[in-house]
Amino acid sequence: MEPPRSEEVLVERAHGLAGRTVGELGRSLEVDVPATPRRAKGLVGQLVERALGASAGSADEPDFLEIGVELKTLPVGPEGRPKESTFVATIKLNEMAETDWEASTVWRKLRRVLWVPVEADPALPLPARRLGAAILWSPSAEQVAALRADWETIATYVLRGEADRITGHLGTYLQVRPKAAHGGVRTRAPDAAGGYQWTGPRGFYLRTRFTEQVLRAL
Amino acid sequence: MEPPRSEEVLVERAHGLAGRTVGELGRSLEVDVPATPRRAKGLVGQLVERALGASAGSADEPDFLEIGVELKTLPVGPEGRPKESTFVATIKLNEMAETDWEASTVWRKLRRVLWVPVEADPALPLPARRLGAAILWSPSAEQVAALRADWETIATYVLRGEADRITGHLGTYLQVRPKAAHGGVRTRAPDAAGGYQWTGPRGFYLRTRFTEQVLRAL
DNA sequence: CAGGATCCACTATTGGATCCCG
DNA sequence: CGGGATCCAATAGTGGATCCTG
Repeated sequence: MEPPRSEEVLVERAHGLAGRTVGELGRSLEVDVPATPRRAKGLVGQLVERALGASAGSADEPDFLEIGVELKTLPVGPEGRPKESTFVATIKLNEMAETDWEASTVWRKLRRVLWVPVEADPALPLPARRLGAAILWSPSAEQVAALRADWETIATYVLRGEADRITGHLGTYLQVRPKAAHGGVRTRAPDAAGGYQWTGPRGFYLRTRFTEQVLRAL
Repeated sequence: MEPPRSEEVLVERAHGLAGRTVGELGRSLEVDVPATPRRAKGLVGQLVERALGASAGSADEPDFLEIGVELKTLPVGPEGRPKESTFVATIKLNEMAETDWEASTVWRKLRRVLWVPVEADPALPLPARRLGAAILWSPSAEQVAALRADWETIATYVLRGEADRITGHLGTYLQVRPKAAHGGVRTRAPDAAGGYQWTGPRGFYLRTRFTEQVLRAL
Protein backbone atom coordinates (compact mmCIF):
# COMPACT_ATOMS: atom_id res chain seq x y z
CA MET A 1 0.00 0.00 0.00
CA GLU A 2 1.17 3.50 -0.79
CA PRO A 3 1.96 5.94 2.03
CA PRO A 4 -1.03 8.15 2.89
CA ARG A 5 -0.73 11.58 1.31
CA SER A 6 -2.52 13.37 4.15
CA GLU A 7 -3.63 12.96 7.74
CA GLU A 8 -7.19 12.65 6.48
CA VAL A 9 -6.34 9.66 4.34
CA LEU A 10 -4.43 8.08 7.22
CA VAL A 11 -7.29 8.54 9.66
CA GLU A 12 -9.75 7.14 7.14
CA ARG A 13 -7.65 4.01 6.72
CA ALA A 14 -7.26 3.69 10.49
CA HIS A 15 -11.01 3.86 11.02
CA GLY A 16 -11.31 0.93 8.64
CA LEU A 17 -9.29 -1.13 11.14
CA ALA A 18 -11.43 -0.36 14.19
CA GLY A 19 -13.28 -3.43 15.40
CA ARG A 20 -11.29 -5.85 13.27
CA THR A 21 -9.30 -8.62 14.93
CA VAL A 22 -5.57 -9.21 14.72
CA GLY A 23 -6.32 -12.56 13.07
CA GLU A 24 -8.35 -10.89 10.30
CA LEU A 25 -5.61 -8.36 9.79
CA GLY A 26 -3.03 -11.14 9.50
CA ARG A 27 -5.09 -13.05 6.93
CA SER A 28 -5.56 -9.98 4.75
CA LEU A 29 -1.77 -9.48 4.73
CA GLU A 30 -1.04 -13.21 4.40
CA VAL A 31 0.83 -13.31 7.71
CA ASP A 32 0.45 -16.11 10.19
CA VAL A 33 -0.58 -14.91 13.66
CA PRO A 34 0.48 -17.13 16.59
CA ALA A 35 -1.74 -17.74 19.60
CA THR A 36 0.30 -15.51 21.87
CA PRO A 37 2.58 -12.51 21.41
CA ARG A 38 5.31 -14.17 23.45
CA ARG A 39 7.47 -14.97 20.45
CA ALA A 40 6.03 -12.27 18.24
CA LYS A 41 6.29 -9.19 20.40
CA GLY A 42 6.25 -6.58 17.69
CA LEU A 43 3.95 -8.37 15.27
CA VAL A 44 0.78 -6.35 15.75
CA GLY A 45 2.66 -3.09 15.36
CA GLN A 46 4.16 -4.29 12.11
CA LEU A 47 0.84 -5.54 10.74
CA VAL A 48 -0.78 -2.19 11.45
CA GLU A 49 2.16 -0.42 9.80
CA ARG A 50 1.63 -2.41 6.63
CA ALA A 51 -2.13 -2.06 6.71
CA LEU A 52 -1.84 1.71 6.91
CA GLY A 53 0.93 2.08 4.37
CA ALA A 54 3.88 3.02 6.56
CA SER A 55 7.20 2.84 4.77
CA ALA A 56 8.54 -0.33 6.43
CA GLY A 57 11.89 -0.28 8.20
CA SER A 58 12.16 3.47 8.17
CA ALA A 59 15.15 4.33 10.30
CA ASP A 60 14.86 6.73 13.17
CA GLU A 61 12.10 8.83 11.59
CA PRO A 62 8.30 8.97 12.03
CA ASP A 63 6.59 6.03 10.35
CA PHE A 64 4.66 8.27 7.97
CA LEU A 65 7.58 10.45 7.02
CA GLU A 66 5.71 12.34 4.29
CA ILE A 67 3.11 13.70 6.72
CA GLY A 68 5.22 13.64 9.90
CA VAL A 69 3.11 11.14 11.85
CA GLU A 70 4.37 8.36 14.13
CA LEU A 71 2.34 5.16 14.57
CA LYS A 72 2.04 3.44 17.96
CA THR A 73 -0.11 0.48 18.90
CA LEU A 74 -1.18 0.60 22.54
CA PRO A 75 -2.03 -2.59 24.47
CA VAL A 76 -5.12 -1.91 26.60
CA GLY A 77 -6.77 -3.93 29.37
CA PRO A 78 -10.47 -4.63 29.92
CA GLU A 79 -11.06 -1.15 31.36
CA GLY A 80 -9.31 0.56 28.48
CA ARG A 81 -6.16 1.38 30.42
CA PRO A 82 -2.71 0.79 28.87
CA LYS A 83 -1.08 -2.39 30.11
CA GLU A 84 2.49 -1.57 29.16
CA SER A 85 4.86 1.31 28.74
CA THR A 86 5.49 2.48 25.16
CA PHE A 87 8.87 2.35 23.45
CA VAL A 88 9.72 5.63 21.72
CA ALA A 89 13.29 5.55 20.46
CA THR A 90 16.74 4.27 21.18
CA ILE A 91 18.88 6.68 23.18
CA LYS A 92 21.97 7.65 21.17
CA LEU A 93 24.37 8.11 24.03
CA ASN A 94 27.27 9.26 21.88
CA GLU A 95 25.24 11.84 19.96
CA MET A 96 23.58 13.63 22.84
CA ALA A 97 26.26 16.31 22.99
CA GLU A 98 25.19 17.53 19.55
CA THR A 99 21.45 17.30 20.19
CA ASP A 100 18.88 19.39 22.00
CA TRP A 101 15.20 18.65 22.73
CA GLU A 102 13.94 20.24 19.51
CA ALA A 103 16.28 18.09 17.46
CA SER A 104 15.78 14.92 19.49
CA THR A 105 14.28 11.77 18.04
CA VAL A 106 11.86 11.74 20.97
CA TRP A 107 10.38 15.11 20.08
CA ARG A 108 10.35 14.38 16.36
CA LYS A 109 8.38 11.19 16.96
CA LEU A 110 6.00 12.39 19.66
CA ARG A 111 4.86 15.71 18.20
CA ARG A 112 2.26 13.89 16.13
CA VAL A 113 1.18 10.30 16.86
CA LEU A 114 -1.55 7.99 15.61
CA TRP A 115 -2.38 5.78 18.63
CA VAL A 116 -4.06 2.47 17.79
CA PRO A 117 -5.46 0.68 20.89
CA VAL A 118 -5.31 -3.13 20.83
CA GLU A 119 -6.93 -5.50 23.31
CA ALA A 120 -4.27 -7.14 25.48
CA ASP A 121 -5.99 -9.52 27.88
CA PRO A 122 -3.56 -12.47 28.21
CA ALA A 123 -6.55 -14.83 28.38
CA LEU A 124 -7.55 -13.78 24.86
CA PRO A 125 -5.68 -15.52 22.00
CA LEU A 126 -3.74 -13.02 19.92
CA PRO A 127 -5.78 -13.60 16.71
CA ALA A 128 -9.01 -12.84 18.60
CA ARG A 129 -7.89 -9.48 19.94
CA ARG A 130 -9.61 -6.45 18.47
CA LEU A 131 -8.22 -3.13 17.32
CA GLY A 132 -9.84 -0.01 18.73
CA ALA A 133 -10.62 3.43 17.35
CA ALA A 134 -7.40 5.21 16.46
CA ILE A 135 -6.56 8.61 17.95
CA LEU A 136 -4.54 11.19 16.03
CA TRP A 137 -2.87 13.20 18.74
CA SER A 138 -0.39 15.93 19.61
CA PRO A 139 0.87 16.60 23.15
CA SER A 140 -0.57 19.54 25.08
CA ALA A 141 1.72 22.40 26.06
CA GLU A 142 1.94 20.97 29.58
CA GLN A 143 2.80 17.54 28.25
CA VAL A 144 5.51 18.94 25.98
CA ALA A 145 7.01 20.85 28.91
CA ALA A 146 7.00 17.74 31.11
CA LEU A 147 8.49 15.50 28.43
CA ARG A 148 11.16 18.08 27.71
CA ALA A 149 12.05 18.38 31.40
CA ASP A 150 12.42 14.59 31.64
CA TRP A 151 14.51 14.49 28.47
CA GLU A 152 16.83 17.23 29.70
CA THR A 153 17.31 15.54 33.07
CA ILE A 154 18.38 12.39 31.28
CA ALA A 155 20.60 14.26 28.81
CA THR A 156 22.41 15.88 31.72
CA TYR A 157 23.39 12.49 33.10
CA VAL A 158 24.72 11.35 29.74
CA LEU A 159 26.75 14.52 29.16
CA ARG A 160 28.30 14.24 32.63
CA GLY A 161 29.53 10.77 31.73
CA GLU A 162 27.04 9.23 34.15
CA ALA A 163 25.00 7.14 31.74
CA ASP A 164 25.36 4.20 34.09
CA ARG A 165 23.51 6.09 36.82
CA ILE A 166 20.39 6.37 34.66
CA THR A 167 17.72 3.94 35.80
CA GLY A 168 14.05 3.42 35.02
CA HIS A 169 13.19 5.48 38.10
CA LEU A 170 14.11 8.79 36.46
CA GLY A 171 11.47 10.83 34.66
CA THR A 172 7.86 11.64 35.42
CA TYR A 173 6.55 10.48 32.04
CA LEU A 174 9.60 9.66 29.93
CA GLN A 175 11.97 7.03 31.30
CA VAL A 176 15.03 5.16 30.07
CA ARG A 177 15.17 1.36 30.18
CA PRO A 178 17.29 -1.40 28.63
CA LYS A 179 16.65 -2.06 24.94
CA ALA A 180 18.58 -5.04 23.61
CA ALA A 181 18.22 -8.63 22.53
CA HIS A 182 19.82 -9.72 25.80
CA GLY A 183 21.82 -8.36 28.73
CA GLY A 184 25.24 -8.99 27.20
CA VAL A 185 25.00 -6.37 24.47
CA ARG A 186 27.29 -3.35 24.91
CA THR A 187 27.46 0.08 23.36
CA ARG A 188 29.56 3.22 23.87
CA ALA A 189 28.75 6.28 25.97
CA PRO A 190 30.76 9.38 26.93
CA ASP A 191 32.72 9.13 30.17
CA ALA A 192 33.56 11.91 32.61
CA ALA A 193 37.08 12.37 31.22
CA GLY A 194 36.11 13.14 27.61
CA GLY A 195 36.63 9.56 26.43
CA TYR A 196 34.08 6.81 26.26
CA GLN A 197 32.87 3.84 28.29
CA TRP A 198 30.92 0.69 27.50
CA THR A 199 27.36 0.39 28.72
CA GLY A 200 24.12 -1.44 27.86
CA PRO A 201 21.94 -0.07 25.04
CA ARG A 202 18.80 1.62 26.28
CA GLY A 203 15.71 3.29 24.94
CA PHE A 204 13.23 6.01 25.85
CA TYR A 205 9.82 4.76 27.01
CA LEU A 206 6.58 6.53 27.90
CA ARG A 207 5.16 5.43 31.25
CA THR A 208 1.60 4.13 31.23
CA ARG A 209 0.57 7.10 33.38
CA PHE A 210 1.27 9.20 30.27
CA THR A 211 -0.50 7.09 27.67
CA GLU A 212 -3.41 6.76 30.05
CA GLN A 213 -3.81 10.54 29.81
CA VAL A 214 -3.77 10.26 26.04
CA LEU A 215 -6.64 7.78 26.02
CA ARG A 216 -8.69 9.74 28.54
CA ALA A 217 -8.29 12.97 26.58
CA LEU A 218 -10.76 11.60 24.04
CA MET B 1 -0.59 13.15 84.99
CA GLU B 2 -3.32 15.74 84.77
CA PRO B 3 -4.90 16.60 81.42
CA PRO B 4 -3.20 19.58 79.75
CA ARG B 5 -5.19 22.79 80.26
CA SER B 6 -4.20 24.30 76.91
CA GLU B 7 -2.73 23.42 73.55
CA GLU B 8 0.46 25.17 74.59
CA VAL B 9 0.91 22.89 77.58
CA LEU B 10 0.17 19.84 75.44
CA VAL B 11 2.70 20.84 72.78
CA GLU B 12 5.32 21.55 75.43
CA ARG B 13 4.87 18.08 76.90
CA ALA B 14 4.97 16.53 73.45
CA HIS B 15 8.26 18.25 72.64
CA GLY B 16 9.68 16.62 75.74
CA LEU B 17 9.05 13.24 74.11
CA ALA B 18 10.82 13.99 70.84
CA GLY B 19 13.98 11.92 70.48
CA ARG B 20 13.16 9.58 73.35
CA THR B 21 12.80 5.87 72.73
CA VAL B 22 9.77 3.71 73.35
CA GLY B 23 11.84 1.74 75.85
CA GLU B 24 12.65 4.87 77.85
CA LEU B 25 9.03 5.88 77.79
CA GLY B 26 7.99 2.43 79.04
CA ARG B 27 10.49 2.55 81.92
CA SER B 28 9.31 5.96 83.08
CA LEU B 29 5.75 4.63 83.18
CA GLU B 30 6.78 1.26 84.66
CA VAL B 31 5.43 -0.64 81.68
CA ASP B 32 7.26 -3.55 80.11
CA VAL B 33 7.90 -3.07 76.38
CA PRO B 34 8.20 -6.28 74.31
CA ALA B 35 10.70 -6.64 71.46
CA THR B 36 8.05 -6.38 68.77
CA PRO B 37 4.61 -4.81 68.50
CA ARG B 38 3.13 -8.06 67.21
CA ARG B 39 1.34 -8.84 70.43
CA ALA B 40 1.19 -5.26 71.64
CA LYS B 41 -0.26 -3.43 68.71
CA GLY B 42 -1.67 -0.44 70.50
CA LEU B 43 1.00 -0.16 73.19
CA VAL B 44 2.92 2.85 71.92
CA GLY B 45 -0.27 4.83 71.45
CA GLN B 46 -1.32 4.07 74.99
CA LEU B 47 2.07 4.96 76.45
CA VAL B 48 2.03 8.32 74.69
CA GLU B 49 -1.52 8.92 75.92
CA ARG B 50 -0.39 8.42 79.51
CA ALA B 51 2.79 10.44 79.09
CA LEU B 52 0.81 13.41 77.79
CA GLY B 53 -2.02 13.17 80.29
CA ALA B 54 -4.87 11.95 78.10
CA SER B 55 -7.88 10.75 80.07
CA ALA B 56 -7.45 7.01 79.51
CA GLY B 57 -10.27 4.98 78.02
CA SER B 58 -12.25 7.99 76.94
CA ALA B 59 -15.13 6.74 74.87
CA ASP B 60 -15.76 8.05 71.40
CA GLU B 61 -14.41 11.54 72.10
CA PRO B 62 -11.09 13.30 71.42
CA ASP B 63 -8.36 12.10 73.78
CA PHE B 64 -7.88 15.56 75.26
CA LEU B 65 -11.54 16.32 75.70
CA GLU B 66 -10.97 19.55 77.62
CA ILE B 67 -9.11 21.19 74.74
CA GLY B 68 -10.68 19.26 71.86
CA VAL B 69 -7.51 17.56 70.60
CA GLU B 70 -7.17 13.98 69.34
CA LEU B 71 -3.86 12.12 69.72
CA LYS B 72 -2.53 9.83 67.01
CA THR B 73 0.81 8.08 66.85
CA LEU B 74 2.01 7.59 63.29
CA PRO B 75 4.38 4.77 62.35
CA VAL B 76 6.97 6.15 59.90
CA GLY B 77 9.60 4.41 57.76
CA PRO B 78 13.24 5.40 57.23
CA GLU B 79 12.29 8.18 54.79
CA GLY B 80 9.71 9.63 57.14
CA ARG B 81 6.71 8.26 55.24
CA PRO B 82 3.80 6.62 57.10
CA LYS B 83 3.91 2.83 56.97
CA GLU B 84 0.31 2.15 57.85
CA SER B 85 -3.14 3.60 57.56
CA THR B 86 -4.54 5.32 60.67
CA PHE B 87 -7.62 4.15 62.54
CA VAL B 88 -10.02 7.00 63.27
CA ALA B 89 -13.25 5.63 64.69
CA THR B 90 -15.65 2.75 64.61
CA ILE B 91 -18.48 3.21 62.13
CA LYS B 92 -21.82 3.18 63.97
CA LEU B 93 -23.92 1.63 61.25
CA ASN B 94 -27.19 1.88 63.15
CA GLU B 95 -26.74 5.54 64.08
CA MET B 96 -25.84 6.98 60.70
CA ALA B 97 -29.41 7.94 59.92
CA GLU B 98 -29.34 10.46 62.79
CA THR B 99 -25.87 11.81 62.00
CA ASP B 100 -24.39 14.22 59.48
CA TRP B 101 -20.76 15.09 58.78
CA GLU B 102 -20.62 17.94 61.30
CA ALA B 103 -21.88 15.66 64.04
CA SER B 104 -19.83 12.62 63.00
CA THR B 105 -17.17 11.11 65.23
CA VAL B 106 -14.77 11.34 62.28
CA TRP B 107 -15.08 15.11 62.04
CA ARG B 108 -15.03 15.61 65.82
CA LYS B 109 -11.78 13.66 66.05
CA LEU B 110 -10.00 14.99 62.98
CA ARG B 111 -10.64 18.71 63.30
CA ARG B 112 -7.67 19.01 65.65
CA VAL B 113 -5.00 16.29 65.96
CA LEU B 114 -1.63 15.98 67.65
CA TRP B 115 0.37 13.65 65.40
CA VAL B 116 3.30 11.89 67.05
CA PRO B 117 5.62 10.14 64.55
CA VAL B 118 7.22 6.88 65.74
CA GLU B 119 9.96 4.93 63.96
CA ALA B 120 8.54 1.69 62.56
CA ASP B 121 11.37 -0.20 60.87
CA PRO B 122 10.60 -3.88 61.60
CA ALA B 123 14.34 -4.53 61.93
CA LEU B 124 14.45 -2.16 64.91
CA PRO B 125 13.37 -3.66 68.26
CA LEU B 126 10.34 -1.86 69.64
CA PRO B 127 12.13 -0.47 72.72
CA ALA B 128 14.79 1.12 70.50
CA ARG B 129 12.36 3.02 68.29
CA ARG B 130 12.39 6.78 68.68
CA LEU B 131 9.53 9.25 68.88
CA GLY B 132 9.63 12.21 66.53
CA ALA B 133 8.63 15.85 66.76
CA ALA B 134 4.89 16.12 67.31
CA ILE B 135 2.70 18.14 64.92
CA LEU B 136 -0.42 19.93 66.12
CA TRP B 137 -2.61 20.05 63.04
CA SER B 138 -5.97 20.93 61.56
CA PRO B 139 -7.10 19.87 58.08
CA SER B 140 -7.03 22.45 55.28
CA ALA B 141 -10.29 23.50 53.65
CA GLU B 142 -9.52 21.16 50.73
CA GLN B 143 -8.82 18.28 53.07
CA VAL B 144 -12.05 18.85 54.98
CA ALA B 145 -14.00 18.89 51.73
CA ALA B 146 -12.38 15.66 50.54
CA LEU B 147 -12.90 13.87 53.87
CA ARG B 148 -16.49 15.01 53.95
CA ALA B 149 -17.11 13.77 50.41
CA ASP B 150 -15.69 10.36 51.33
CA TRP B 151 -17.76 10.23 54.51
CA GLU B 152 -20.96 11.09 52.66
CA THR B 153 -20.32 8.46 49.99
CA ILE B 154 -19.98 5.86 52.70
CA ALA B 155 -23.00 7.12 54.63
CA THR B 156 -25.11 6.79 51.49
CA TYR B 157 -24.30 3.11 51.25
CA VAL B 158 -25.24 2.51 54.88
CA LEU B 159 -28.53 4.41 54.61
CA ARG B 160 -29.49 2.44 51.50
CA GLY B 161 -29.06 -0.77 53.48
CA GLU B 162 -25.96 -1.61 51.45
CA ALA B 163 -23.38 -1.70 54.25
CA ASP B 164 -22.14 -5.02 52.90
CA ARG B 165 -21.16 -3.39 49.63
CA ILE B 166 -18.71 -1.09 51.39
CA THR B 167 -15.12 -2.23 50.85
CA GLY B 168 -11.72 -0.74 51.53
CA HIS B 169 -11.63 0.50 47.93
CA LEU B 170 -14.11 3.31 48.56
CA GLY B 171 -12.86 6.76 49.50
CA THR B 172 -9.98 8.90 48.31
CA TYR B 173 -8.59 9.51 51.79
CA LEU B 174 -11.07 8.02 54.23
CA GLN B 175 -11.85 4.33 53.87
CA VAL B 176 -13.81 1.70 55.79
CA ARG B 177 -12.18 -1.58 56.83
CA PRO B 178 -12.92 -4.41 59.26
CA LYS B 179 -12.34 -3.58 62.93
CA ALA B 180 -12.78 -6.58 65.19
CA ALA B 181 -10.90 -9.11 67.26
CA HIS B 182 -11.55 -11.71 64.58
CA GLY B 183 -13.71 -12.34 61.52
CA GLY B 184 -16.55 -14.02 63.39
CA VAL B 185 -17.77 -10.91 65.20
CA ARG B 186 -21.16 -9.58 64.01
CA THR B 187 -23.01 -6.32 64.49
CA ARG B 188 -26.25 -4.80 63.22
CA ALA B 189 -26.78 -2.49 60.25
CA PRO B 190 -29.90 -1.11 58.54
CA ASP B 191 -31.24 -3.17 55.66
CA ALA B 192 -33.07 -1.94 52.58
CA ALA B 193 -36.49 -2.78 54.00
CA GLY B 194 -36.32 -0.64 57.15
CA GLY B 195 -35.23 -3.50 59.38
CA TYR B 196 -31.70 -4.59 60.16
CA GLN B 197 -29.12 -7.11 59.03
CA TRP B 198 -26.00 -8.63 60.60
CA THR B 199 -22.60 -7.61 59.29
CA GLY B 200 -18.98 -7.39 60.42
CA PRO B 201 -17.93 -4.41 62.56
CA ARG B 202 -15.82 -1.90 60.68
CA GLY B 203 -13.97 1.33 61.25
CA PHE B 204 -12.94 4.49 59.41
CA TYR B 205 -9.26 4.68 58.48
CA LEU B 206 -7.14 7.40 56.91
CA ARG B 207 -5.10 6.16 53.95
CA THR B 208 -1.36 6.75 54.14
CA ARG B 209 -1.64 9.08 51.15
CA PHE B 210 -3.48 11.42 53.51
CA THR B 211 -1.16 11.24 56.51
CA GLU B 212 1.77 11.61 54.16
CA GLN B 213 0.36 15.04 53.24
CA VAL B 214 0.13 15.88 56.92
CA LEU B 215 3.80 15.14 57.49
CA ARG B 216 4.93 17.00 54.38
CA ALA B 217 2.93 20.10 55.31
CA LEU B 218 5.47 20.83 58.02
C1' DC C 1 21.56 -3.13 15.38
C1' DA C 2 17.21 -0.31 15.15
C1' DG C 3 12.50 -0.65 15.21
C1' DG C 4 8.32 -3.24 16.43
C1' DA C 5 7.16 -4.24 21.33
C1' DT C 6 5.95 -7.77 25.63
C1' DC C 7 7.70 -10.75 29.48
C1' DC C 8 8.09 -11.51 34.19
C1' DA C 9 10.62 -11.38 38.72
C1' DC C 10 10.57 -8.45 42.23
C1' DT C 11 8.89 -4.54 45.04
C1' DA C 12 5.33 -1.68 46.73
C1' DT C 13 0.69 -1.17 48.05
C1' DT C 14 -3.61 -2.55 49.64
C1' DG C 15 -7.29 -3.89 52.48
C1' DG C 16 -9.23 -7.82 55.01
C1' DA C 17 -7.86 -10.05 59.46
C1' DT C 18 -6.15 -9.78 63.78
C1' DC C 19 -4.05 -8.56 68.73
C1' DC C 20 -4.02 -6.27 73.60
C1' DC C 21 -6.20 -3.60 77.34
C1' DG C 22 -9.68 -1.76 80.41
C1' DC D 1 -16.89 -4.15 72.81
C1' DG D 2 -14.50 0.31 71.70
C1' DG D 3 -10.12 2.41 71.54
C1' DG D 4 -5.14 1.77 70.84
C1' DA D 5 -3.24 0.02 66.47
C1' DT D 6 -0.18 -3.62 63.30
C1' DC D 7 -0.03 -8.04 60.55
C1' DC D 8 0.38 -10.18 56.25
C1' DA D 9 -1.56 -12.63 52.03
C1' DA D 10 -2.81 -11.16 47.73
C1' DT D 11 -2.78 -7.75 44.11
C1' DA D 12 -0.94 -4.04 41.49
C1' DG D 13 2.94 -1.76 39.66
C1' DT D 14 7.68 -1.13 38.19
C1' DG D 15 11.64 -1.60 35.51
C1' DG D 16 15.33 -4.71 33.97
C1' DA D 17 15.48 -8.51 30.47
C1' DT D 18 14.12 -10.35 26.45
C1' DC D 19 12.02 -11.77 21.57
C1' DC D 20 11.35 -11.27 16.27
C1' DT D 21 12.29 -9.10 11.62
C1' DG D 22 14.65 -6.84 8.01
